[in-house]
Amino acid sequence: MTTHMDMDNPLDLFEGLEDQDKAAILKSGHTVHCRPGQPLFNQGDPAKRCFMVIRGRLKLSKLHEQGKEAIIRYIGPDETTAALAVFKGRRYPVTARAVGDTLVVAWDKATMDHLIANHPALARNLLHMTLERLEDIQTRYLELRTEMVEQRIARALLRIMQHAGRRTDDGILINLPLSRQDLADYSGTTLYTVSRTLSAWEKRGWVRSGRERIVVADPHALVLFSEKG
Amino acid sequence: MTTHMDMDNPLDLFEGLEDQDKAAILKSGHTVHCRPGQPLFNQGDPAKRCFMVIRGRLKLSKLHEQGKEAIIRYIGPDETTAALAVFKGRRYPVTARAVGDTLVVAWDKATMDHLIANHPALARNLLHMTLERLEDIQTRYLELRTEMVEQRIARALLRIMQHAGRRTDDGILINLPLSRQDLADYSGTTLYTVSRTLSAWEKRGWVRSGRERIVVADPHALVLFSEKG
DNA sequence: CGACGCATTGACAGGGCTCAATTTAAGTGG
DNA sequence: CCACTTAAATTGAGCCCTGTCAATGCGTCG
Repeated sequence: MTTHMDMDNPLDLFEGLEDQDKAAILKSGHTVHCRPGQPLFNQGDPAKRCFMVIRGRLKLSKLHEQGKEAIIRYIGPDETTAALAVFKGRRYPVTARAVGDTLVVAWDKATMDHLIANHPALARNLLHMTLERLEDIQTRYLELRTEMVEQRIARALLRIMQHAGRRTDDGILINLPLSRQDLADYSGTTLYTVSRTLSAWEKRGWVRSGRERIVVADPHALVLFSEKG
Repeated sequence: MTTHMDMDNPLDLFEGLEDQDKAAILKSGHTVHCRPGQPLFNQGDPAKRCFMVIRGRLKLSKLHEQGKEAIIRYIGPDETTAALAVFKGRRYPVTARAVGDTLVVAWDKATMDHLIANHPALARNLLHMTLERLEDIQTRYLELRTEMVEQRIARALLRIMQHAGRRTDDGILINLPLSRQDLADYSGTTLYTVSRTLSAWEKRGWVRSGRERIVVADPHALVLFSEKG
């Protein structure tokens, strides 16, 4: 795998801080345990706390009336969410739900203001992370407009793989419960099309998949396909 | 018109600064004049300068191979672009082209760093503007996924209207050269569909349109339509 | 073991893209 | 001011991708 270092910028909220500072900051928040599917916050609510994932994963999505859903991104260990909304005293622009069992640290606004005032690096990192996400969603916006469904599914799977993949003997396992519906919501299609597409890829030996479980057996083929159809 | 104050957050780069500071900052950059269609920077280039529009308008878009284009947003007077990319020493993630005759102020990275160091409000405003744009593109991403073409065209037209509309006797004039292709690139469809749609709306008396020129005669009807189809 | 939820597969239809042919309107230069 | 050029816009026809609906299969967990 070559794709790791360029996309998955390892910068997190604590980049450039001493370990002891990081430990103190973590201690200043309090931990929250989320069962699978449990919402942490809902879009439109006033943003009271921001979060960092310790273990597990959050799914950030935007909901449309009549139940359609677009997944904005997944938030894994050491990544934060809602930081900027809280800092700016906004409303949450998205909904966050736990995927599988998830442990997070939460800070309220007062604590956050205090932390940012005392650690200038935090503000800089916030800015950097936000820029990162802006560019990501802009790129996916273009792709949604431009590319065929199967290509988008391939890109979605590769993105999730880079974020949550784990090497195994069979290939790279997507290390989170990922249903056909989830992949559809992430790539902008329906669960039916995802199912058909995965079946086709399975016949070609590119992936092996089961219930909420996908293994990418041939990432290289998938990358080629995602780039030129 | 009611929609002006809630969407069009008037926060710009200089919010909270004294007029004299603003004048000094403007003087520290140098002005650039762009003819219609002229690119100011291209996506992928190293970000050397950031810009603020004085007069005219920039079109920010993302290009896909085989010539397809997605318009990310328009940048009007007093608005900035590329500030964050320059500050972070990134590459431009988008392409900027002048729409009509356009005058901008440009600052290079060294000047920017200096300005931000001396004016803390600038960094805060940057953060705020970026958050604004992140939420905008996320919303449009969801709409692109969820809504029918005509609804998206309506939303696109309304957004552009709020940004660049001018009251006239006939209704609200879109005060920039806006072709069917532009509107298509902004709403995620083709120029043919836009043309057909505008024709239909013209029959209903909602808009009047000509060559690169649109007047929204009945904004209220358009809003209703954009919200419930 | 039974039931619930996820996944698969087929059939079908329709929204909107593509392509092609005109029509209209804005410049441009003599 | 008019002929000419060029680019934008309009309109029609056809079709294909992909969403929708329905029925069935299957794996997991209580």
